[in-house]
Amino acid sequence: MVRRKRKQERQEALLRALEEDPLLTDAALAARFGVSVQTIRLDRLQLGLPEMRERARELASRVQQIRSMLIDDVMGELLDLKLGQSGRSSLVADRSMGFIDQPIVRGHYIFGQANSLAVAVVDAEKALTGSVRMRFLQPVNVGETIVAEAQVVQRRGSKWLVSVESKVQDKVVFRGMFTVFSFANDRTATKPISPGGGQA
Amino acid sequence: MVRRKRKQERQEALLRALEEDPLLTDAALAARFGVSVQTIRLDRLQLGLPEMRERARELASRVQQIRSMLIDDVMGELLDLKLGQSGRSSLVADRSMGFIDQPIVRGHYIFGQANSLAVAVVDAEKALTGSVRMRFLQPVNVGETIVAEAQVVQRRGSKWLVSVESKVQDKVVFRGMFTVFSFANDRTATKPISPGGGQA
DNA sequence: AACATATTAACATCTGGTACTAATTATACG
DNA sequence: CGTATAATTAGTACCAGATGTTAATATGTT
Repeated sequence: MVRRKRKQERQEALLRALEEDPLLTDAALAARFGVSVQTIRLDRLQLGLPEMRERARELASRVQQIRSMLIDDVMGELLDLKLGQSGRSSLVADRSMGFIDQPIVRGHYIFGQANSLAVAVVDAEKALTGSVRMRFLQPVNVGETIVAEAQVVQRRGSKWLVSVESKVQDKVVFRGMFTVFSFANDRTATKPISPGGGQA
Repeated sequence: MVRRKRKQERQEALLRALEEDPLLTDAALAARFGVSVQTIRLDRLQLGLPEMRERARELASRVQQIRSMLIDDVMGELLDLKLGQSGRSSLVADRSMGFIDQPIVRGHYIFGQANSLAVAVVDAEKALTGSVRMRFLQPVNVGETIVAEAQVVQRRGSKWLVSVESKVQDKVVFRGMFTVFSFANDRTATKPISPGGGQA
């Protein structure tokens, strides 16, 4: 039964192929592996793989989750905001924010939350981060909730100094000092764009 | 022609419904709006909306882009890497990395690229960022390609100092100094986990 | 040769559509 | 009021990409 080997190989290749491109039809797969469509059907049956349209549907429903994650959760949920003074946000670290091989959250998510919050507390329509000094004090595990707290410590015209401290429970995991530049609709004072360029 | 209003209202509602759930079939929509399936077809025709299966396919192909963005592109493409010495990576800023209302790239993508690179150049199986001092010098626009260059400037046991400079064309947009702590398989030296905790 | 496994073929059926034609039902307006 | 026009519904033929079932045909093993 040499054929058994071929079949097994093909089925393994099939899994890899669909992982790479889940939108392949049975006909396309049949052509790729040089077998009949029926054979592919049997393979999918044995492997418990759903048909192409279901695979598309599964992915499609996932995109909605991801989209909302990208828009909202990267910066976390705003718990409290006193414009020009202070703010608080929470971020639930999900698997996708961790490394592939270990459940520790990537730093730029923690930074992203803190940075977004620092920019948000600045009382202006638009603001960009100039410089940052920060420390990652403790690793954060996937599944934990990070609460960031921002305080405006100083303001000179369009240049703001904002400190941010992030905690998981009572454990401080991140501390940073952000220099943020505001411009456009400043609401209280006005001054053109400031030195240092910037990036929110 | 009062009916014109009803039709228009229904078509607006239809757009909203599909935005909320793009996987609704014509039959489901017909039931929801109390009209025949044919009417829904005409509506889609007039509004230029594709059929459900295409909507699913569009979303599904987007998920792959997003997934690869999350895994690979957040850190950019590695152009060059001399372990323990230097590295270079490029990142194409896409729309999703910008603010909703303006085509300027969010800072944490720029930071994420630099941070990932700083961690990558450290000659260890695992490494976490301890502290960072950095400046965002110029805004980066969506569509631009950011090239980050990292240099190890110092090493004391498991504590590394890595400088990163990111450019768009010849314009320096970001500069940062990263303190990175390595642990596990250190390849050259060995030392237990260091002070300062950390987070990659 | 006998038998098991793998593969292919043939056919009916389903879903969610497209494309087109025809008939029916409002609605507005002179 | 009738009638032109718009909107809706119905009917038919067709398609892609499947499913499920049964049967025929390799291919391999003992």
